[in-house]
Amino acid sequence: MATLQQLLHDRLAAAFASVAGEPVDPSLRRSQHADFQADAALGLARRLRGNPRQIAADVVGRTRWDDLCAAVEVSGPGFINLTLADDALGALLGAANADDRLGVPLAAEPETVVVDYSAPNVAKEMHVGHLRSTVIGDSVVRLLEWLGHRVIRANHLGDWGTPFGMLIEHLLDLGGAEAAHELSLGDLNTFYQAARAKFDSDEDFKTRARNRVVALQGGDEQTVRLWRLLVQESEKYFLSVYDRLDVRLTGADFFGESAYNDMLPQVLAELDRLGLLRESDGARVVFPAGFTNREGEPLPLIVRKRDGGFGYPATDLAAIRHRLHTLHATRLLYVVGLPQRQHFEMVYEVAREAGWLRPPARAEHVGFGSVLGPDGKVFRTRAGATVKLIDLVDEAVARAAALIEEKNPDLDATERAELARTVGIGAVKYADLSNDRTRDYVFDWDRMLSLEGNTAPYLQYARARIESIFRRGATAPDRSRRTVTVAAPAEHALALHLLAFPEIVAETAESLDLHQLTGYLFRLATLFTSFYEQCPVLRAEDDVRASRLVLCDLTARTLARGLDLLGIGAPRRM
RNA sequence: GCGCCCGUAGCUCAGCGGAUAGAGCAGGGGACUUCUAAUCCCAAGGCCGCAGGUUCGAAUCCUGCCGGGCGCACCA
Repeated sequence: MATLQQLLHDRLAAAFASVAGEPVDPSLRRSQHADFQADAALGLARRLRGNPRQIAADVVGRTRWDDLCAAVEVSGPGFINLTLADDALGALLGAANADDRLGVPLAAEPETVVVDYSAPNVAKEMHVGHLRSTVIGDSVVRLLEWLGHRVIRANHLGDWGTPFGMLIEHLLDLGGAEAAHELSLGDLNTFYQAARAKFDSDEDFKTRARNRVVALQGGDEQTVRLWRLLVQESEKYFLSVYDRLDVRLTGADFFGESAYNDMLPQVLAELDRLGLLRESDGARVVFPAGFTNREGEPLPLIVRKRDGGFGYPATDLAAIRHRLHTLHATRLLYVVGLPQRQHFEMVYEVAREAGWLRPPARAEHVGFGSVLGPDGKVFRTRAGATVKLIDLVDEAVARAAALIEEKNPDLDATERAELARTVGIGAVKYADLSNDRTRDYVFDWDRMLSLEGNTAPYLQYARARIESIFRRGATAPDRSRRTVTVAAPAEHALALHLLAFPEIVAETAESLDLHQLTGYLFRLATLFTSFYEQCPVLRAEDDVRASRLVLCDLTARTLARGLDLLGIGAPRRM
């Protein structure tokens, strides 16, 4: 099923090609002066040594338009303005109505995509820093899965490294039962900080911790058992947070750093065999091309530390190799904060130099900025501590509950509680996703939970109002209806926007800029409410009523689908 | 010092080669006996950090400044 934009594009491209004698990108875009505009005549004018207006006129005259457009005019210095015919919009809406996927095609060539995201650390609390990675990663996963790709969720759990010496010793000090209790309560900060404090102040403890790391790395049975306990309890806790956040990560998605331990020596050996490995200050490193340090000298990626241990660069190399060679992924996504950009660029470069990362496979750092508090600094509690992710979720739900109580006291307690969850969590996720990923954003409860403006509740409310129309009319959506009458300006504008959904989804899947999708949905909701104010649905008659019901249904489905791709629920009543 | 990101309306942000730069919030003015007013409509609000350059055309691309954030070998 061709999209509206494709139909226009193809026809314009053919007309331009026949005028220019070569392929031309018609440069088609939405316009303020008409529904669409094509700007290619301006750029073509010099090459053809012609007048841009004349070229545009030739293009327009070269093909028929009346089946798609109500008006096609040359305007200004040579823009081609296209106004869609209501009949054409109606027919396309009819096709979308009959399609479960709202006109969005499955990927022609499904890929295997690994999405690396969330990545909390064992025995450490999840905090706002994990919010963006988790929320953005979850949306990326939903989007790519819906498009038919094979998506592997890789939760790169921090479950290995030197801190485990002190954590295990602290666990022993506490006793297994008490430790498990503390951890299962999600009181990870207390646990970690207590261990840290002893490590810093108690020489004896420090020595035990160091020995314990050696025992762990050596595979000492008792130590490994204790380590597993820590990992298991933490995973349980993380899963409860994911559940509260309504995120799709499961226990099967934990791919901890330790999972790559056995591969590290192989990675080292292979890099050596490929001649990429260098000895530097006792460490075994690779110098990827194009990176320099403070002094302008080549910057190394340390594969094996001077002390013989492997650090996170080694793990990342093992992971990228595994994802390419064993999982056969062609798209590797790393949803990790922007400060780690250079590190990942270095890992990718090494992977390219080693011949592991080759087209069509590519790796993308899906970087993101920080969450800031009202003061413009990194978001913290008033006391200056990092904000626990679970506390954030709880507060969002509590605030949403208060709001719902105030706005709609008629709902019964059960529905209200469920709604508070959907609205509260949706607000937090949407506030995150609606900002440009690469920029910092200011966390503001009042704004994200407002029913006005570009917020989740506003979109959810639009959806709920539509459902209310069907309830009030005691009628169900007619998905078999293939023709829709479009007449009023508000209907025309809404129709045009509904038909742009496939393009937006495709662009978002490519750029992974989720705010493109949120912007689209917000615009859809405003166009709908405008239509809602101007065009009575249930009181209209026959064909108009039926057509408007299809517009309502398509809008509701698009909103619900779009929100679902963002990991946000769309209640039928609120 | 080098590298990456960012300076757009009072505030929070879109736009990243095309016509008069758009939203939302806040502030101003209107609209509810009518499908959820948790809404809508109207008006107002801008040396797009500064200076050059490329282009038929620059907020958008290039260069240089100014201002802010982050990163730059054995913590992840």
